[in-house]
Amino acid sequence: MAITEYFIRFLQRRDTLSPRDLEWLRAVPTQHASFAPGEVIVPADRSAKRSCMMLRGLSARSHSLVGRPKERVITALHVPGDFVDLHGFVLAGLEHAVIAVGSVEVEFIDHSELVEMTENFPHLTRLLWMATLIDAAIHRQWLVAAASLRSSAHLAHLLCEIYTRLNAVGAASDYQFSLNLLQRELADILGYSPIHVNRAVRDLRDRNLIRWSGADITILDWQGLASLARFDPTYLDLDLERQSR
Amino acid sequence: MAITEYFIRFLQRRDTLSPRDLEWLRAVPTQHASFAPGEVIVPADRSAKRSCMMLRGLSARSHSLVGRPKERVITALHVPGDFVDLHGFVLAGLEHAVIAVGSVEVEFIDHSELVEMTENFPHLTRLLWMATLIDAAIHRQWLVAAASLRSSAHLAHLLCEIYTRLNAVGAASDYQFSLNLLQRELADILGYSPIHVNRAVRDLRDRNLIRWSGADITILDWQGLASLARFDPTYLDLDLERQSR
DNA sequence: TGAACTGCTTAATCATTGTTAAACATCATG
DNA sequence: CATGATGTTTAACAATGATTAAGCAGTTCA
Repeated sequence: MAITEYFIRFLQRRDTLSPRDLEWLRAVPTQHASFAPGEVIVPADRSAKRSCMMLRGLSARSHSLVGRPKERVITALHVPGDFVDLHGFVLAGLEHAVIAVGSVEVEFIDHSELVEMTENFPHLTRLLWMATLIDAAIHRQWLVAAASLRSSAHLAHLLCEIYTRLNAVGAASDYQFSLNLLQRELADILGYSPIHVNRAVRDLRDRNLIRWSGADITILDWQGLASLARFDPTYLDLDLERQSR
Repeated sequence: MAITEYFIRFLQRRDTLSPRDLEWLRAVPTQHASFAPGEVIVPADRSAKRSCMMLRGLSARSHSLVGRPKERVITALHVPGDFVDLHGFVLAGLEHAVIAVGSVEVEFIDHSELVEMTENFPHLTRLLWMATLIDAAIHRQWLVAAASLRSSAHLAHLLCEIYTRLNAVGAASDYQFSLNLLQRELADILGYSPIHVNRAVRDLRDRNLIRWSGADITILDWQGLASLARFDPTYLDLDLERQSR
C-alpha cells in the first residue's frame, strides 16, 4: 500500500505538489493495519521506528495522568488524511499514546523512508513539517477554546472544527458526519465531567443547532453553531495563496 | 549578529550538533531588535518574511478573540533560546501575534536563509522541526493541565515548566527566576479571572511553596510544587538518548 | 507633597461545573 | 424473553470560578 489519497488532498488544499513529490508519496512503501475501538495504535514510549497515517476512522492522543492512572486527557483528534505521529520521527519519542476511537485503519511508514525524504525532498519535508505545525495550531485553538468558551460553545467549537477538517479532505459533506465518540470521551477532550458534557449536548439540541443520534451528527444551523463557538477556520490554514518555494 | 548561544544550548540539550551545523548556526546573518513591554514583535498576519528567536526577556503568543476585541488568550510563553515563529516560515502565516512581555531582545532570521538551510542541512532542518514539535508538546501539556488541574495546581505547573525551561538553557538556577508577568497576563494564560489568579498565588504562598515579590520568584519547595502540579518534564524532551541519524 | 494611576488584595454574591445517585434506553446474549 | 452490560439522561447538592466592588500599596509626575 502507499500513502492515502486523503493525505495528498490534505497537502494539496494547502500547497502545490510537484510531480516528483507526488511520485514519492505514491511510491513510498507502507504497512496497512487495523485497530479495534480502544486499542493502542502507538504506545507512549520512546522507541517508535515508524509513523502512522490515518486512513479510516478516528484516533486520539491520550495522556494518562501521573498519580491518577484511571483518568486521562485527550489532547488531539485525528481524522483520515492526518499524519498522526510524525512527532515520533523528529522527537526522541511520544509522551502520550495514540488510541483508536471506534475502529480504525492506518498506514505505517518506516522512519528510514522519512529520513531519506528529508535528505532528498526538501520541499516535501517542509510540507510534512507544515502538517505537524497545523496540529500545533489546532492545539493552540483548543487552548483558546478552553480558556474563553463555556461548555456548550466549547463543544460547538469542537464540532465545527471536526466537520471542517473532515470536509477539507472530502470525508464529510452536507453538514453531516459520523463521530464515534462516547460522551465519556468527549469529557476527556473538553475537560468536563461526562454529566456536564451531556448538559452541553442537550443545550445544543434544545437550541436546534444540531441533531445527534448514535454516532451520526447533523449540523442543522451552521451559522448559529459557528457563531456560538466563535469559530474562525483560519488556523486550519486552508486554501491560502502561498509563494512558491 | 548571529544565532544566540541559548538556542545552540537548547539544541545541544536534545541532540548532537555536527561542526558543520554549528558553523552554519554561528554564521547565519541575523538582525537584532529590541521591544518595549506590550509591543508587538510579530503581527498576526500572513506576510512574515523572517522569523525571530528570543535573546532576552519573555514573549507570548497572543490570540485576540472574535467579537471580543478587548479579551485575549495567551497560548504560549517563550524564553531565551526559543525560536518563536518558525511557524511563519513553514505555514502561510500566523493566526496570532507574538508580543513582548516585559522588555525583550530578539534576533530575526530571513526566511531565505532558512530555505537554504532546508536545501543543504537536512539534519539541522530536522532539529528546527524538532524545536517546533517541542512547542507543540508544550501546548499539549497546557491542555492536559487545563483539563486536569485546579487553579493552584495549574499555576504551579506553569511555574515548574518555566523554571525548567529557563534552567535548561542556563537562564535560571537555584530555584530563582524572574517572571515579568502581571496577574492579568497570568489570567490570560491560565484561563481564569485575574481575581482567581490572585487566589491561586496566595494559596501557593500560604502553603510555603513559593515566594513571589514583584517579578522575582523563588521556589521554596520544588518537590511540593512539582507534586501539587503533577509535573513530569518528559514532554520537554530534555537529555534523551537519541539514535544518530 | 499629594493627586492620579496602576496593580495587588480581599470580600460578597452569583454562575458554572463537579459529584453522587438513580432512572432509562439499547444491545448482546443465555 | 429475561438478564446484564453499557451508555445516556436527569436531579439534587457541593465545589470551583466569575463578577462586582472596594480598599491598599507603590509609582509617577505636577
